[in-house]
Amino acid sequence: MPPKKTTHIRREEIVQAALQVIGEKGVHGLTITEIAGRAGMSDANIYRHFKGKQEILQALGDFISEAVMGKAAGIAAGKGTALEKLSLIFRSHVALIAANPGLPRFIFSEEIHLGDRQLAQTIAGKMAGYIETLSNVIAAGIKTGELRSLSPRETAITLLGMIQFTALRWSITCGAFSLADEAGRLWGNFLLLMQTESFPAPAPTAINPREPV
Amino acid sequence: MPPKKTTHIRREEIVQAALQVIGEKGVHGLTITEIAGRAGMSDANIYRHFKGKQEILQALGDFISEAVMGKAAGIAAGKGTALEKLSLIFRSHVALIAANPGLPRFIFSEEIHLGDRQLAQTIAGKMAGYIETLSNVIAAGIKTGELRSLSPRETAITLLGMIQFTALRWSITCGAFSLADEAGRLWGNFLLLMQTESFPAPAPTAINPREPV
DNA sequence: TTGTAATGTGAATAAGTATTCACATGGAGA
DNA sequence: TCTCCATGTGAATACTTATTCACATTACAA
Repeated sequence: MPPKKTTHIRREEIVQAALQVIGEKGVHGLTITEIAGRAGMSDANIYRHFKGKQEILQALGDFISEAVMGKAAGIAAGKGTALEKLSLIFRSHVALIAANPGLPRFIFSEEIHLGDRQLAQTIAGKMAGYIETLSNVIAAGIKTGELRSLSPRETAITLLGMIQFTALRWSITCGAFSLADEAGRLWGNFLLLMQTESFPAPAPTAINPREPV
Repeated sequence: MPPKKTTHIRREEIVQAALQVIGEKGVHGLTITEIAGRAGMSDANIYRHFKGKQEILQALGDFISEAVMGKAAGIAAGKGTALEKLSLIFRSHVALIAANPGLPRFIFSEEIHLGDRQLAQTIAGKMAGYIETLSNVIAAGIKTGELRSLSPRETAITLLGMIQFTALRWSITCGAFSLADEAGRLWGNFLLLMQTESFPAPAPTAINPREPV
């Protein structure tokens, strides 16, 4: 009865459905039945396009990694000062999380960490690449005098930690506060921490005046 | 055949066994059979001391909250400069995680976030209290001139984010790096970020020269 | 038009897990 | 010593979930 689609399209639909399910019910609530219902197909049909649940998680891991870290790499490679790039990466990441609550859930999930060693290593690798990307931007900012003389790698980790911890609190409180507002406050303070005092910079409150989502 | 114990002792044994199981197999691998095996009793006996699995998770949440945040509150209320207190809280937290890998797993776990609304709120509340405790120490440090003039709450969140993100990377890489070393590097850099430049302070590398665990 | 391979489905299957139950036993107090 | 109740257990029970299978049906190529 339902129209047929190529397996390429079906795979995308299934991955998106899985991401939505995780956003609402967590990785724990990510059952084949739930995915199939969300994607509008039968349970059995899932197995026409994926070998099993594990493969869906791998595809989802690739998608998420690409969405977050690919974006950051693009910004880092583009035009602008180090501070502009960092601000943009930060806001993009937060906006992505706000739009896809399943994203931090997936990253935090131990079902991923422990369930599939290969997937865990893939994600860890992408994460390391993300840290490296940020480190390079920070190092460049230090060179130009925009940023204080601090350790690029550790500062990058601190920045990402800020995002992750906020996502965690947002997740555990079921979205009880505005992610964008909280991120804006954190960014303003982090600017104070990072910036050289002599360098001319916009007022912290003007950096992120509106909701990114 | 096995000796009988009071339910008070059994409850503690069960909670500790659960924490160990989570450390090794995650919250996902936390089955009644696994807990019972670890605690040296039959599955059915678990139900003599806890109403169900949910109640075990609640008790575990209380234990973890008390271990982490109680310790921090004690340090904050004690003697010492703001920086000394912050350093001590930071190191204690990291040491606790290193000794109990189940701790971050539990906090990150969506089974907790989504599975039991009341437990999630309890943890969120304790977390807010932790942030407040740190904020007060930081505010005091700013007053004495130890710390730069930054936002206490956001700085506290940044500090905790540093710990959480490091715990996450440590967890996802299955302990591929030394948690204490990494924490030491992060703390050294964070000192540079926080400290007033004029204030006399020990060299960053001397702050955390040895493994806390 | 017609054959065929990809796509789709409802109904089993198999495995794991929380929980309950009928029955045993140890130990503290009468 | 004897009784009683908290503590302890193996064996069911009920439920969820991933996966498979035999059987349609659609779309496309010849």
